[in-house]
Amino acid sequence: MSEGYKPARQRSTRRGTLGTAATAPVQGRELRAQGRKTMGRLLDAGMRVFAERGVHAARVDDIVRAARTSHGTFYLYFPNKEALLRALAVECAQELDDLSTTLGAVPADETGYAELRSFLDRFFTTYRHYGPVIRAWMEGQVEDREVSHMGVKAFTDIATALGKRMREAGAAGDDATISALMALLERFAYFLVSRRLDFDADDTLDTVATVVHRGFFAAA
Amino acid sequence: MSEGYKPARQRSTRRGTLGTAATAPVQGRELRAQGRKTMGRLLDAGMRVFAERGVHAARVDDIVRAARTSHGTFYLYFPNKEALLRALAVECAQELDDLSTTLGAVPADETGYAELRSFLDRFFTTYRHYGPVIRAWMEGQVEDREVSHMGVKAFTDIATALGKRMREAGAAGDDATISALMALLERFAYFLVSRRLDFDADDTLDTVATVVHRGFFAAA
Amino acid sequence: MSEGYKPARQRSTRRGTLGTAATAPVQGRELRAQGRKTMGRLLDAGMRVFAERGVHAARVDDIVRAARTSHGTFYLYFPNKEALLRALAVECAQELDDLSTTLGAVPADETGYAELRSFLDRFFTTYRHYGPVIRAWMEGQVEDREVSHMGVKAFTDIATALGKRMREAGAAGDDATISALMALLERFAYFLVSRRLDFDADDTLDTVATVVHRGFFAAA
Amino acid sequence: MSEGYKPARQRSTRRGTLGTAATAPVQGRELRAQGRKTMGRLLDAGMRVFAERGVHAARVDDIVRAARTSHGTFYLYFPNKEALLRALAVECAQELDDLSTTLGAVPADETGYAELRSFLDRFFTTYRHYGPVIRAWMEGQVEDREVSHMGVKAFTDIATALGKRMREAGAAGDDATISALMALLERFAYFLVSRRLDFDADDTLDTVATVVHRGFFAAA
DNA sequence: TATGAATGAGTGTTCATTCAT
DNA sequence: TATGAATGAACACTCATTCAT
Repeated sequence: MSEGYKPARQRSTRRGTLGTAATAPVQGRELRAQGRKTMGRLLDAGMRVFAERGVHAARVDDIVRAARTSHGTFYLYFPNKEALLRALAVECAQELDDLSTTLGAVPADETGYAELRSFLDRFFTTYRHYGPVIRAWMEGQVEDREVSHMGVKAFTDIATALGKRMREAGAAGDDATISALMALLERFAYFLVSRRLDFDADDTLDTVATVVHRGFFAAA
Repeated sequence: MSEGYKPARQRSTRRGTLGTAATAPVQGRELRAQGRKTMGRLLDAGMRVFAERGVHAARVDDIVRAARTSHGTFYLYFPNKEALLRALAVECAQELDDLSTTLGAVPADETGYAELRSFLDRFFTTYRHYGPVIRAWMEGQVEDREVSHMGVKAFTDIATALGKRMREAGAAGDDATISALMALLERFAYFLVSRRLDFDADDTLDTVATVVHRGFFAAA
Repeated sequence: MSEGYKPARQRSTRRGTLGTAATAPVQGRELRAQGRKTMGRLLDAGMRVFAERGVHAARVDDIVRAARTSHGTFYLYFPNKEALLRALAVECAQELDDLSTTLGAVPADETGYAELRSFLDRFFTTYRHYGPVIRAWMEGQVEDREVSHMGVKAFTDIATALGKRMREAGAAGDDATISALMALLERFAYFLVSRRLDFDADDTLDTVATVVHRGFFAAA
Repeated sequence: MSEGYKPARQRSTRRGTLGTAATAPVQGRELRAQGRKTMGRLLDAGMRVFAERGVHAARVDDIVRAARTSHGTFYLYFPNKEALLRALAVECAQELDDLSTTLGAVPADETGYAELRSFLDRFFTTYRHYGPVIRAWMEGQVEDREVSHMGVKAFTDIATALGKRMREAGAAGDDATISALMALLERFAYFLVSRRLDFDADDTLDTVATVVHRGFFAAA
């Protein structure tokens, strides 16, 4: 695991795109260089503050302080606090959607193990970046209908991909099993990221991959 | 699994004890019959409101309304909102401590499966009652040092018990594995209780027990 | 004009009734003596501040200061600022409805003049008390649908009563004429109350009554 | 009444003058062609937005959007929002001053009626264009001393002209009577313009002229 | 023991005005 | 001359906690 769960480097490609398209500022006006920079600062600051304080406890004041800007500026880019979460959720959902397509077959042998391990690595990496958003989804803290639905869809997609690979491998792959796996993945990622656990990253990944491979993908 | 995850009946024995001892009202004075009744109503109301709204979103107003009493009365029994959570946490921690002692050996055969299944049943039942408290612990929503620590201890005890039985069964039972199992159990219980999943209870229990037995307790 | 446009004495009868019935506090809970007193203070303060600053420019802060209470208390009695206006509007609408029933026949002779004069006196007195509410209606500053409608109804009732008496007296009493009269009455009352004019009250009333009698009630 | 209360065509002559003289931009410098054009756009936009939203509720943002320019530009031409109102008030006051000189004698016969009717027509036309400014004056929404005074003067001039003609016609023409007439005119114009009334324009004018002629200009 | 009432610090949001380019 | 961006004071409203009876 060369990359591990270290803070994801800014995938500026995505931000660059979504910052102007999916999450355009209030009146839908176009942003120039400076504006895009500020919006980026706000999105990053939002992610950081959400991570530290949690989505619910995060204060607009915390966010603008973290972004080294003012209240007024915040509302220049987002109509309200929820909208910032929404913007981040859009990014995250896209990332998870991409992720769900990357899972190859997971046979019982070593190659299956490797495939799974690599997938888990990617999942944890995404979680390290978008953890607060994913948690908000999981913990039912998202009021916004649309945003909530995006979360359901993103997770359903991953669950579907995992289920398909389970059944290919001869395992049951029923809904309850898949849910249990999703539960394990999401919460374990949270443990890792919140540093409740401070295991060696590579070893931990080995262990989890082993357990999941054996418990969820073994033929009935 | 005759009982399933249905609402646990009030284990009033515990409440009676804790109401006067561990979570004595503000002035530390002994409670008479009426006082004990009011305190019970507040604890029950707290649990209900925490379950409905979540610990964070729960308002003192919601709680006193649910307990059919007044703000003034609430603060006669608890110095602040946190203290109510603490009182419930004490109950919950005790319940989980009890639980951790009930796990027998989990061999690879059918008897191990049965033991595990029965343990999971008990765990989910406890979760159905104390879910909000456990979630508050897990989701890092507990500010209070002491309360937070109680959660850690309760979960460590269960983890230790599980780890011991894993190693007895010849499995690795290392910390990462145990954490993954705890993650699975807690979050899956949350899914169940919050009705994000609506599977048949018995079947679900079978499935999870199977997965866990195979994935976590199998000899290396 | 014995009574004149002096500050209306508190018609506490009405307040007593409406304070608890039509304009019940937030959760609809019953008010005790102290609560009713506070609500009364808020309603009076609201009226005063609306009069001084205008409905739009009135700050909750001004109102609670005038009522010698706190922000929190205000929101204990009204869900928002608009609701205070609504409560006052209910009172005012009732007063105007009553007023509209008190206009007797207005023949061409002295008795008609006296009837009209007495009605105008009552109208100006009401305006002195509820001026801000009436202005808010007239100046289209009321966002609330329902409140706005109450204003329309109250004024339509008065207009209808006036029109009926005009036609009885042999005057046209068409809609445009009635509207012109309502315009005159409302704005002139505003002039009087806002002390843009500082005429002798009795003389002024004589003059207006004469003009209206001659201009609007004379046979075609 | 050939013209009625339809939107007044831009009397650009006036605008041209005032744009450079009375309401010079912040720095007091002369405006070139482009500058005059921008200022004109701002004045027109101001009038439009004031009419739509009301002076109080009008936002600088609305105005610059309507003028298809930017915040920065606005403050290049006006030191603050109030100054825009002031500039419009200067135009309006001039218009009303002109108006006050156009009222000829109003005898009791048909010619007096015609004179009055024609004057009312002109007044309502002016109101259609400058209604928001006049309302701001009337409703005491103007903070600025000087602007407020301009309003008083403009209305006093008209009132004086009306009073003079009343007395010539043998009517009392005292201050209270004149005020009542001004009240009627202003508010009725507002009703008309704000489309609270939607009468046929010509008929309405006939009616009001009749009422006013009979009520205010008849010999005592 | 109980309660309705009161409080005020804290939070999200708006908008006139200023700044940098 | 023009503009997009930034600012922060002001305001409505919430809610844990305290008070008076």
